[in-house]
Amino acid sequence: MFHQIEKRIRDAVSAHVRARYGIEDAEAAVEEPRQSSFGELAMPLAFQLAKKLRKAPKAIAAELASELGAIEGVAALEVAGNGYINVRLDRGYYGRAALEGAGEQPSAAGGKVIVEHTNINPNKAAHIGHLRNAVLGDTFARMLRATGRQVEVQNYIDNTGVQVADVVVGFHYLEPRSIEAVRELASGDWFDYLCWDLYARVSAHYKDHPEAVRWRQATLHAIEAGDGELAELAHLVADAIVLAHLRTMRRLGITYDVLPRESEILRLQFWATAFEQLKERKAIHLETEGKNAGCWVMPGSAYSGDAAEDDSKVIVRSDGTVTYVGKDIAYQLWKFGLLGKDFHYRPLFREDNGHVVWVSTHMPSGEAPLFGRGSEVYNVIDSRQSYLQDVVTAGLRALGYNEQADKSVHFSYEMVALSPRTCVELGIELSEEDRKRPYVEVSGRKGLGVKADDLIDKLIENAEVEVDSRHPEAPEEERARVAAQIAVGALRYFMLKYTRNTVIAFDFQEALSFEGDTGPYVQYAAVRARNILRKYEERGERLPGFRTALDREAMGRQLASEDFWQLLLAASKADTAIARAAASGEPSHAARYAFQLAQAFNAFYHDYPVIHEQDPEKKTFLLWMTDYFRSQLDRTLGVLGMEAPEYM
RNA sequence: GGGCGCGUAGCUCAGGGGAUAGAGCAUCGGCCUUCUAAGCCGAGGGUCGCAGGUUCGAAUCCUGCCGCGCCUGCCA
Repeated sequence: MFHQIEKRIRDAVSAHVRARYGIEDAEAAVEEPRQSSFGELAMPLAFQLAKKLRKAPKAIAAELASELGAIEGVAALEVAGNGYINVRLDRGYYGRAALEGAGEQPSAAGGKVIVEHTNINPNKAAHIGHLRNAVLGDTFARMLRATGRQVEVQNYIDNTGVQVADVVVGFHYLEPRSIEAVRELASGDWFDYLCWDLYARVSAHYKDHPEAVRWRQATLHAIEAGDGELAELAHLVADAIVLAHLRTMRRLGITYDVLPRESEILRLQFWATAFEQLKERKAIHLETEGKNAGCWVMPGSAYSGDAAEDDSKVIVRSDGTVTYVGKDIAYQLWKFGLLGKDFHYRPLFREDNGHVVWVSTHMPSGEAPLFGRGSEVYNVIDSRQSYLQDVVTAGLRALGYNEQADKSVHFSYEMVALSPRTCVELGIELSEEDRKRPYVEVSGRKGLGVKADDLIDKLIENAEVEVDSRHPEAPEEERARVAAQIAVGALRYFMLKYTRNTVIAFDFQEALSFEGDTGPYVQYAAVRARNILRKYEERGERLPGFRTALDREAMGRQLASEDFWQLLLAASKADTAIARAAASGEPSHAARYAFQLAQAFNAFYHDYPVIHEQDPEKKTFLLWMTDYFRSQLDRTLGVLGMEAPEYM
């Protein structure tokens, strides 16, 4: 809605500048003034032209404003300040366009976008750091879909790595337990929690008994060979934990299209194929001396502008095994359809809405959708891995795939740490200097951190207290559902409100808050809007036909009110806000928009009792505004993966 | 040492060439007989780390410095 008129103005202005001054490349920048009294749009164009035309900005602005002519939907152009041109929209026209939902169809341009996120090591329960990853990735995917893109969500499962091996070591050597005993545990509800503790115990054991690392070696070899009890144990553990993670994420409305697994990357020899390509193009070479003698390495110059001479990344170890980065290069090639190989797939399970989550296999097993072959790839991975992501992209470049390298985006974000206060609450001992820091890094290895399910449970518990006190008469099942929706809203919003490169110092008090800049605040505004409409209908009245009752003139009359106009304007910007957030890759922008829109509505709600309005035209208009706001906020909430509860 | 990021109100964070620097929390003071107060209104609170530079204009861009974090593995 908003961006269409914005574009119309920009086009008209650049055409005029071209014709009038013969300036071709004039970027008719259109901004939103910081003060609403300046109008809806502002153009600092005159400042840009001042030098070229050797004229005062103010004079140019006056000239432009008077000569520009009529633009559909624009009521007036005004010169302000030292040379701004402020645009005032035709409110009646704009309101009517919003009512008719003019041209809301997103254009489905470009090929498939692959978004990879979550990627949790399948050896223990998910924690809050993983939540940030999954919520960011899921929201970004929703944003892209909302702008018309085709999106495939992948969740890479490293089921053959050291972390899984360590848990296997725990079960097999430390405890020790039989496969049957572990299978029994794995079918229980708390397996991921159990492994969380076991993993911490194994890590601690290594520290006190360095020789125990040979257990890990034996396990890794067994996993790689793919047979024997240790390998079976590894699969058992990883498969069960993956299901636990998917269950956790589904609580937050997060799901996936396909789970490519490392075991298939090995089994189907993805690496061998990539290795041949890399050797052939001389992207990597066998080091003959120095600390990396016997390894295949990528020279530092490939992935870093000013790397030191001896700075290079080992891709294949001297024992012939491939590092994670190597496998990741193969995987990245596959995502673009450049590897010349594919996985086989089987359905892992079908969700309630019919959506099927697929997982890779090494054997053909019937029909499956076409996965991979993306034209853009976003890897949602925390910023600590930027070095490795650079190496992966450099791998593509070295193979001559510059276009795909350009389309490989490390969608990075900063870590989730713990506030000192929360550490104390969790009983984590802090050193003298840690206490002074704003945050403390979590350590999965030590078993320190906040488990995702614990946090969700706690949020639900808190929401239930509130819901129960407000709606004691409602059925329990319903109250539970509402509490869960509020909890999810609070959690997702909390993970989204920070910009990606802000370290979140996780604090229980802040995360559990339902007031102010929080998810429930936004949900509450949506609930209030729906309450008005519901109450209205409960009185036996039917909503008027807005299309006939509110013509352009009526819109113009009502929107003369600055309050109404500002709310309408804010609500109409939903698509613009989502599109901008998607384009800048910053989900926090969408969250911020939702919050600001909710703020605007809450003020409106307080000042204008809709149902009690006496003037018929105004009442119809207020009802429409309420309905319009609700639909625009619902849309935004959908993109954020939040639901508006039936009541709050 | 090198790379990336950060430094804005008491706290947590937005803003990232443009008009009078914003929000939430906290503090203080108001508003529930009205469509639910998870709300609304108001007040106080700022050397935008420091110093230079670029220009009509710098919190924003550049350089240097100071402080903090992450990365810099034949772990992932």
